[in-house]
Amino acid sequence: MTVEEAIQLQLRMAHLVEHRAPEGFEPKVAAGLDVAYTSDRFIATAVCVDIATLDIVDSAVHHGVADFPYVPGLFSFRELPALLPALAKLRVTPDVLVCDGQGLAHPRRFGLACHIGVQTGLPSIGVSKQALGQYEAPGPHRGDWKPLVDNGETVGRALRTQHGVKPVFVSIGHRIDLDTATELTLKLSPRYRLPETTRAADHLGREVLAGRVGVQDVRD
DNA sequence: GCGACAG
DNA sequence: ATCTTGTCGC
Repeated sequence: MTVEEAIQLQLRMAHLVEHRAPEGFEPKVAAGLDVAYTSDRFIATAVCVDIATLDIVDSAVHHGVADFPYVPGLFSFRELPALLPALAKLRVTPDVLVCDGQGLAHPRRFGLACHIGVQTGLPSIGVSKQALGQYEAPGPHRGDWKPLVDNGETVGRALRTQHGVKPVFVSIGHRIDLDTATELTLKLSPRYRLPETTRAADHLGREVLAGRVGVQDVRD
């Protein structure tokens, strides 16, 4: 797929994003997703976490050869082909996906979290370390936030997950609203800046790369 | 035209 | 994302 084709696909698929959670949405299990890279290979990880206890209840990995390069604005086309097979290997079906990147907070309103949400039909959110858009500094306390704005539109929030640390940037992916996404992010981040889901997925990827965890241990 | 640009 | 040394804090 060319860059132009990918952009056209984003513009068409952005209309499919649902900004509301399913009726009676009460997520119990959240899946953290991440992809780690070496020079030519990737390792995608999906880790299911019990939202109430933060216990890891399932995990899966998928590895292969990276083909689509990282192009700003087209991040999902690089990560999605790696992430979907990892997601498919999970035995537990998560209630919500937590992506390491943007959702609606994207130039064409279709970041990774939107893409993977629409593709799978699962509710999803994006929690990123770097903002795409403008924002004012939120208050210094955990839970403080300010709107993340792009082109005069509120596309997410700069959210303080820990007292005095740099905020994270939350946006909806699919089938969820911004308040619920914010609340979930805070539940998943009781101790560190980033959600436990993202931390667990990131950690698993590094362990596999380091050879300390075999792919067979997580059903490669 | 110039710089910035999720991971 | 990955490549890397040192440094600060619990």
